[in-house]
Amino acid sequence: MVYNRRPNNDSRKRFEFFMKNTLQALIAQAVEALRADGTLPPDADPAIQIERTRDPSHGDLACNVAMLLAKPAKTKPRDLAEKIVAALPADANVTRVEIAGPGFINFFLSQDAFHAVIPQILEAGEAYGHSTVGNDQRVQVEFVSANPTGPLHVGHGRGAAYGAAVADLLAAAGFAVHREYYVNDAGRQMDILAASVWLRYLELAGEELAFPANGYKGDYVWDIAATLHREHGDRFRHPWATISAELPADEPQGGDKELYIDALIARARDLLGEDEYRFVFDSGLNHILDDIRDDLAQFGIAYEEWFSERSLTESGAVDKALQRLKDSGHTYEKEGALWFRSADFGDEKDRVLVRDNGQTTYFASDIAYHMDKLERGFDRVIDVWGADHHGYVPRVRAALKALGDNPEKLDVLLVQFAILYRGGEKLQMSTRSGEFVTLRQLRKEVGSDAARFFYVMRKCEQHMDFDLDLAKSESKDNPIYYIQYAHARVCSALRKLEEKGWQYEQGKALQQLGLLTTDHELSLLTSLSRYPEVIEAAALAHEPHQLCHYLRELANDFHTYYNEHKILVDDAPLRNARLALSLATRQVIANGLGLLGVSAPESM
RNA sequence: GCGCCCGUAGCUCAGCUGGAUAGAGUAUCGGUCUCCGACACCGAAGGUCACAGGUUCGAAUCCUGUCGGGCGCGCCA
Repeated sequence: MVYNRRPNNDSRKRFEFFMKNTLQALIAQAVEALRADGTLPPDADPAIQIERTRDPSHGDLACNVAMLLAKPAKTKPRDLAEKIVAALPADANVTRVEIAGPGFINFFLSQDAFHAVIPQILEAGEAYGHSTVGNDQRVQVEFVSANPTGPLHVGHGRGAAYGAAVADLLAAAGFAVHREYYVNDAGRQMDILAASVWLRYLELAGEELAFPANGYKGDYVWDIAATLHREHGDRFRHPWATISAELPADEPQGGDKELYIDALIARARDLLGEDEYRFVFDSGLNHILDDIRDDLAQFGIAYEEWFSERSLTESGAVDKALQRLKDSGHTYEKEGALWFRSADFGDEKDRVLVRDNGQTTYFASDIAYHMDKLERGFDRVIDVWGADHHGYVPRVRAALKALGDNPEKLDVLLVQFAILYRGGEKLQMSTRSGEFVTLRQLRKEVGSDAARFFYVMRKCEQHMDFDLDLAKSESKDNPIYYIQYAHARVCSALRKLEEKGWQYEQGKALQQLGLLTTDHELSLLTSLSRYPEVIEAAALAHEPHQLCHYLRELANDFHTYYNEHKILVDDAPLRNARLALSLATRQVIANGLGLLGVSAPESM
């Protein structure tokens, strides 16, 4: 991905729509003048906001400063607006200033002010829309982090698409982004996977046995077991009679499936020995992790780091975190377990760090992990979690507080599940039965582009209906198709240009931008100039859906324009100007889709 | 029961740190190809912003309460 490549510092900032800054400066001068003559009190120093108007009759840009200052000035907003306008210095790009509504100051801009965006885009290329607001702050974005106990399913897919888009947006906004996957390669769930693999292996080796109720029953477990059996024969084989001797009853026999699987794991460790057990364990872990890596890579997602939970135990980081909590007096022992006084730091209740059997909990590792993140010097840490984990947020914050770290550095972004629909019917999904729609299956069905786009089209905390038929459809109903088609249309026009034996001459084209005067052209130019603002807003708010909506609107502006005006006209200067506008549009669409991990095809 | 998230057009969703007449898409109805890909464009119609109060120049947006939906409340991860 190209989005970590940063353009030159000196060339970045100016891609923002310069008129906003210009008007801000003009208003500031006017306010200063009114302070000097006593119209405004000396301490009047408002945040001057310039916003884009929704209605063209309100001009191009508007300022609400008169309404903000009306009270301190003890003047009616409209009267104050008049005085501000009277004190406003002239500017060549501003053709008209009006006062409207409750006291808005509306600015009408010259066409030249809009044309300027074309050379900006064409010169900046892939970097158009990048900014420096992030100021090279180091941000770590942790996302997906699914347990490697099975393939990624469609729930993980949304977190993947969302996390990747947020990371890429932040990079474009000038943050130094570190993408990370936290690999839960320790803990009970992984032991259950290891036991499941081992039992399937034993079945392949010829043992007749009862598979545990709580084991992983997916077909991929058979695959792992088959590899193990093929490569190692009977190396890990033990008679089922020996294994099952004196184990507690499993659920179907009226026992507790949790107790049973734990006893089975203990038996496996005992019979295999720690090294051989670890071998079986790792064969499962590595197989699934490879699958996840491959799956995400094909989904266009790359990480800077895959962080191992086990490494936290092995490096002593977990012990260190526990020791710090103990030393600071935030723990106590009860019923043989070590508890953290998280309720003292905003959590609902206290939490266990070390179980009475001596094992540390997942929470203990997670404290160590977050401590490690902050020790690595990140200015901000973002966790993307499934919304069903929201109850977990207060305890992690509590731990950071107790450790004396700043919990404000942590943002937890919760992603709701997506519900898939096909043929108007809701697809049932259940991880329990081992029958679920995997991310792989989804990608295969609708393609990576549509999946990436659909996943981030909605606000992350919004429940989402994912319409598979729509994602596959090849028409304007499908937003991804619609946007990509706008890009392809420009490419098509360029091919046509070549067929006609004409050439696009950019140097000349940029001299002819004054010929772009129609409403459609100006509105397209306005949309193009908004792009950097959209990227900045979407990045800071962690809301890629803003970019999705923008791209659809931009595509609409282009299609409308394209339908209404011929690009490849005989008049060469006009043709060049229109091609320049089209190429700028193509660039912005490609940039925007790129940030979302979606391709921009030249034809489709 | 407690906590978090959500409630905007028939449906799926936007609505920028409170700002001007609440917007798109889709569905419905009606237009547009001798012309760069109609894989497209245009128009019409469609809303008590769940409900009730409050804050102020101004509230879909902020606060409180009620109703409705989702999720979470393990010595699981």
